[in-house]
Amino acid sequence: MSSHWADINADKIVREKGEKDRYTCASGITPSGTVHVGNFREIISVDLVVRALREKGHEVRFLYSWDDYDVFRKVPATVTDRERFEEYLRWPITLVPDPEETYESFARANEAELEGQLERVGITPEYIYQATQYRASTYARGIRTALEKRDRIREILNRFRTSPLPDEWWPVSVFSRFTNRDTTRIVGWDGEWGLTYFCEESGQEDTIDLRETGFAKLPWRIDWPMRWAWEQVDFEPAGKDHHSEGGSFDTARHVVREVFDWEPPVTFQYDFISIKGRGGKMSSSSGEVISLRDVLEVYQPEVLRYLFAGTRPNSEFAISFDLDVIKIYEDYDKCERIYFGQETVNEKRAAKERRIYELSQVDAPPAALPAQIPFRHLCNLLLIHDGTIDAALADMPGYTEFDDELKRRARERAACAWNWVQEFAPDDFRFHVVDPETTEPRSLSDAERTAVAGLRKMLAAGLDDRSDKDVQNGIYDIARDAGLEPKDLFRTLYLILVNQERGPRLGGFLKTLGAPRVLRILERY
RNA sequence: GGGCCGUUAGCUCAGCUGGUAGAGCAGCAGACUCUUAAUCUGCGGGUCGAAGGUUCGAUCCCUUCACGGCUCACCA
Repeated sequence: MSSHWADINADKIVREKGEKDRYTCASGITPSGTVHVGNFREIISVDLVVRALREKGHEVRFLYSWDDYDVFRKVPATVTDRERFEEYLRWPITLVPDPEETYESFARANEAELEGQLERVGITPEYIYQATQYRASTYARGIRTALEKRDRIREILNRFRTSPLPDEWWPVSVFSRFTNRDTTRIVGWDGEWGLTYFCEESGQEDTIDLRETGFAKLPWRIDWPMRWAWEQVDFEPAGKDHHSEGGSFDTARHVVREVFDWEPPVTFQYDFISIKGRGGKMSSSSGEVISLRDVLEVYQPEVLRYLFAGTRPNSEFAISFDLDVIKIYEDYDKCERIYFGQETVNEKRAAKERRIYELSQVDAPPAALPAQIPFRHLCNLLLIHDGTIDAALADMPGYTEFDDELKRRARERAACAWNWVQEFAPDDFRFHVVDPETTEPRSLSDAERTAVAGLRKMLAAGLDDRSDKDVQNGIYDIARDAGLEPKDLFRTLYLILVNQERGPRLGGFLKTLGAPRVLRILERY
């Protein structure tokens, strides 16, 4: 039995909710801007628990709610035509146009972006669009229940408020038929389906039938528990902001029991994640959010999942874009070797790593240990080939025998490596092989020229049947014969080859470059 | 003011349902005629924040306290 947190939570759901034909796990967010990786933690947490439940043989409904009937409160920083968009403030975001004009609405643009990225990491929930639900009057009964239990709801919320809600407070808001805005005031309710509101901008009064128009919407703290009951949600985690006493999850759990007659879902609290090694904030209000797409530029889907599967939800962690990236890829590869029994650790650790590896896969785990291409090595290969992925991979021993899936993964990793090298690697990590056509030769001392001649001689004999170490040692001999300090010769050679004082370990580097290419550079000395 | 979470080797942290603590980095010693945060080998007795309690036995459970962080009470 696995002690992974996803399995523990799956067991907990079954224990607390009893044996059911189907369990409903839910997640969701308001698409009022680019969805950032912080929000991703919630959905992947649910995905992992859903997988655990399914693997235990349970049927699971995995819901993702887009709260696209929420109000457009603030024009996002990324919008250039601000004046035009200020017109839409207080509208439901589902009616606000897409600033890029690609999708039918601002909400849809944000939704489509995330949905596409989620698919890449193997997360395919059933999406529910709350604007569609509300506007189809799906929740008429739920809204009426809230109206009927208005006093009770107010009393629940007041338990946690510093200043109590006024007597004229209603547990519902209305988008005006005349302006689309929620700048309205409820003025009456007929005790059944008729709700009357006053539109403050147009000064008009209007009565709607909850069963026929979708203008009415429950505020968040009531909407959430109403939908728990409607969708019969068994599990939904939430961020720590919601989980404090008096926070929205807490009031929702009271409301769902006392008003909607449903038990609150099993839950856990997940902590926030931060970003290390690059600029950009996590809040959606500033334009500079780090999205799932941004993270996937540097992390393969499996490695990204590994990051979350390997970390307990209630601990904070940072997604790194700095040199940690190399370490994380190495850790992932190690985890993979442990899964395939190629590296031995104690059984307890092995069991844990195996489970993490399974949960990290987008699809089923490979049948056998895939050829691993160390991230750092891949970076060097790409640098040698100026970022040409095909050329870099062709230098990998055995690459031509890879099957299609292996090739696909290798290319994916190479793309991440190249993105990382270009965007985030430290400057001294990068190098550029000199092009003899366009670069003037350096001036050398006599001893250096002798050494270069010696190296040419070695290269002319071919490198293919020499080991990295052998080539490396050859350079020492050359240095000694030329009367140079090896250290100085190394520096000189790097200057000649990559125009920097340092570079990749020379033995392997020369072999990877290939004798002909190196000779073309050395020929001029 | 309420709630939640931390406090474990110099640093970063594992230790998930109690049996007297582990890993990475740093450090030290040795090897490598070198250079990717260089590589290899060896070296880890730290009152597990403090004090009580439960237990045959607690880093892991309970209580209290100290320090640190987050969060709620406006909206989602």
